[in-house]
Amino acid sequence: MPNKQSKHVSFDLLPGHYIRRLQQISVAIFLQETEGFGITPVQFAALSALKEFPQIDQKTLANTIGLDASTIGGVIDRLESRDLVKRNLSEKDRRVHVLTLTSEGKHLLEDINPQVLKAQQRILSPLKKSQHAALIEMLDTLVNGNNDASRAPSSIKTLESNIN
Amino acid sequence: MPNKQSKHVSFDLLPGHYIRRLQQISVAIFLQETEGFGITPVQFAALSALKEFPQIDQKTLANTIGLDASTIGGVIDRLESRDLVKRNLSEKDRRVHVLTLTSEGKHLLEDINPQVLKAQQRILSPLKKSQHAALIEMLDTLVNGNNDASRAPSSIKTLESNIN
DNA sequence: TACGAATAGTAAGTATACTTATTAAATTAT
DNA sequence: ATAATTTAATAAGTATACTTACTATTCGTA
Repeated sequence: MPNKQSKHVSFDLLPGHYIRRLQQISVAIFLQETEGFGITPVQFAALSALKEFPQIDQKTLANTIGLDASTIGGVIDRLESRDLVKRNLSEKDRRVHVLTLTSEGKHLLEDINPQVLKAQQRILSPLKKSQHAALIEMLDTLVNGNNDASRAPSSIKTLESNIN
Repeated sequence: MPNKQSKHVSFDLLPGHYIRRLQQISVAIFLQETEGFGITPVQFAALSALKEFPQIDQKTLANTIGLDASTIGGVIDRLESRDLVKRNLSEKDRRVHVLTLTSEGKHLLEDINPQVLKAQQRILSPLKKSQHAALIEMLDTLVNGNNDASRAPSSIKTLESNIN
């Protein structure tokens, strides 16, 4: 007969705690490896998404990288003030701000790319190489499986369609 | 011959992006399941650590739950204003603020526990039951293996010493 | 076509989470 | 024992990340 009484599990063994700690570590490593570029992980995601999907609006960008509509504004502010991104009013719909990657933005993406990859390798480095794919797949399952829980990107593409 | 040219990998397939998204989702699910308690994941971790290690100071608590010394102050402020925690000057060392869990704090921990466990289950629910342990172990490896990269808890205990 | 609903973006408020700088107290070294 | 160093906590500044509320514009419909 299973024990219905909910036992106290030490907080530091809960998935949520590991996830929070791993996010802190992931950001720290990203910032270390890309030092000098002055770019945050979110800003990198915004620039990358803008390269992949040029001329999208703020709302679409927010959905693409998994950000709240109210958060993306500040991110774009900071990128715009550094001339990495331009923000223009759409003529079709004057509510919409169309975003464009500047050539500075494009160059920064080129230059920072090796460092970003180095950071990703460093994050995974405590695992055996053979475990990397399994981890990524589980993370993908967790993120896409809990799509509804957060401001999830509407999953423009699936892992399978891109990994191959 | 391996390709030395660093290729551009789509940002949304990078571990860092998954980790950031998973942290957003994890927090959202925690807040949904514990709605009404008005407690954040970090506040829950602080209360839990204080229950496990009573009478510790802010610095030790920060290390235990993996927070910066400058971040813990605000967390304690909010818990103190709700009478969940008390902050007292140590008599041995007047720089130190000794923290105590109040009975309200203890009761809240008791009451919130089933909801926290439910949240953790929900986070993992997209995975097969058989994958849960593997994920936790990989997260543990990543967090502890990258100990130096962040304000890591000095790993008071290891996974092995507690899971059994 | 006018009016109510929906949408894009912003603003204000809260909560992590970091950095650097400062203050006060304790420890170490000379 | 005094000076220099270290340490605990706070403060100010920046950047996610959320909520709710608001403005402006567009869309749907009666």
